[in-house]
Amino acid sequence: MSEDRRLDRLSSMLRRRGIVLPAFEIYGGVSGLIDYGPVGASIRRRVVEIWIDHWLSQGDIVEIDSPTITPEEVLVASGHVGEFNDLMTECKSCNSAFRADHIVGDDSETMDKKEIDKILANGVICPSCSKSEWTPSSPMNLMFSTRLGAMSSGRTAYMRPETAQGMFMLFPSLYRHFRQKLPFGAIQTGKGYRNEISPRQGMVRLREFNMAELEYFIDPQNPPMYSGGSEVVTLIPDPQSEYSGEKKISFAEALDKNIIRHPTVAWFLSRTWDFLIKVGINSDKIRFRQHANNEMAHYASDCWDCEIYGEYGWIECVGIANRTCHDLESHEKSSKTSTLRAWRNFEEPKVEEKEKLFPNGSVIGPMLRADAREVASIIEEMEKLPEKIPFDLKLSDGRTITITADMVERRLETITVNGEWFTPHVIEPAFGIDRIIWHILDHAYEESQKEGEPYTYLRLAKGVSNVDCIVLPLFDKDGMGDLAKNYAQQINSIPNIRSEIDFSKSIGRRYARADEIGIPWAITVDHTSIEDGSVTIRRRDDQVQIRAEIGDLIGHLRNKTMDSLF
RNA sequence: GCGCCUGUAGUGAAGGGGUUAUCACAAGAGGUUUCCAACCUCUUGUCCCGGGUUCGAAUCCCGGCGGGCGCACCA
Repeated sequence: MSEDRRLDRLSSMLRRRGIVLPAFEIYGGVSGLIDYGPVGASIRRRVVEIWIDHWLSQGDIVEIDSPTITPEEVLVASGHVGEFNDLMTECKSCNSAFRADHIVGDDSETMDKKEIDKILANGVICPSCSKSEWTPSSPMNLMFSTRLGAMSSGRTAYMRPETAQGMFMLFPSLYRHFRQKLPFGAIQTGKGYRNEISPRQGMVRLREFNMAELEYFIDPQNPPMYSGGSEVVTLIPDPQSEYSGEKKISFAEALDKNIIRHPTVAWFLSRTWDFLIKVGINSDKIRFRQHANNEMAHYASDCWDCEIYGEYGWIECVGIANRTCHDLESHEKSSKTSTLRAWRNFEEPKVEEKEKLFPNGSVIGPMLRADAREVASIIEEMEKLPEKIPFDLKLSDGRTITITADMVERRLETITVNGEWFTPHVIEPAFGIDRIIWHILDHAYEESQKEGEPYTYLRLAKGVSNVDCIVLPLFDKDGMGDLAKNYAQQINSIPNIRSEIDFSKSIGRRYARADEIGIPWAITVDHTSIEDGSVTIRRRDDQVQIRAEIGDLIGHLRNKTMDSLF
């Protein structure tokens, strides 16, 4: 089978079998929007469920769910509004696009559109073709905006460009849930939205996409170290570092050599690898690429992309970043709260002895009346004690009051400080679910031959296929059809195990249809089944068939031990 | 967004200013068949959308939308 048109054949199959299709096709379709069809939607859900289970099983991670509509302030604080509103201009001569503020030589990002257009018109030279014919600058807003509330009183909001902000919003609740102890994490899966200028490559660059993100909050002074990560993987370290060039190395060793700069990041790289293998990504087609300093977001300190190889080349499918305290800090600042922090106990409490003045209320009160409150608070907050008493004290309105010895008491105070507040750091693994599903399909799609005819398999990992097994009556007569329905129903009553039934056409064709969409097990009901309740079980991957009692089959399906029958 | 290519049943293709648009596979109904895309009969279903040229447009032209590739963009 020729390789050159494989992408076309795979895409055709995905449409034909209802896995992934262009959305709104009867109205001409919309670029960057896709449907998961009757088969694909189940595959997508199962991949997401495996992802959720993968993280929840760790024990210190919980799931949350927050709105996709996000008020503007949140995304101003996160930096998305600024980043997504860059003015762009294009050279009419060579069609190169540039950030308008950069091309006019202003890095302050304070110029407005009028100023920039004026400078552009005054002969700024295009760096790529040396001419000077610019289009008027226009904002490149990659977020979908909307309004909350009707008419002009509404509040500007955006469809979220990432799910991460939801976890930051819920930090106070998470902190309480975890009994004020770090580390802990929160995951969220759901839709994200970016109004891409030019969506391309099928399901790789979408305008509405499925994301799955984890925010893992840690104490930067005490970063969690986990063991593991011994499998040898492909790493491409920062090309500007001393480790440039592709490396075959384990995560553990890479951490040891400081190629991976943070122990928790190393752990999540390893857990990401585990997940990808679990859902059926080919291990030879995974690599981890470290961002160079100039590629990283300004706040991140160690950033890795997990790239997967497929029909479109190496595609970034997971980003793992140490976002440090950036997000929590900037939300704390913008929202004027002080709830986005964690408490850290000192190993030893710090004990400080300090001389302090205490106001003597029974003297000050009757004497100063209305001024007593202010005077008392000034005295209590004095960092530096006056050298002698009496002394003069200045009030906020400029008057001066003389404080005499009977008005205050000088005492030695012992202050014990048990710990301090700090802003946790956050390690963020962010998964592009659609891109991962694309590569699952790409890697599973196998074009082979059967008796000289082209034959295709989708060798999906167990648990990823839309159903777990298909029940096939050899013929729809002599009660085989009814028996098959009965068995399919019994199988469907097992939690999280699904079966389908197919009566149409010859048995060989039905096996082929099941193979094409990756159903791992085919259960055939034949004449013997009617006599003794046994069925044949065919394994997709090698077409080996065995016979088993329906009761045994159900037990093995429930325990996910089907392979032990063979 | 720009440039080049492109759009015909579910899928892949053929054709094309003039009767009812063709083929294969797939799908549905029935028959046959004791386990791997078999066979027979019947059936369903297509010219991306809009405008123009024309007596007549699915065909030619223009625009839009969608797709592919390249350039640019990708927090």
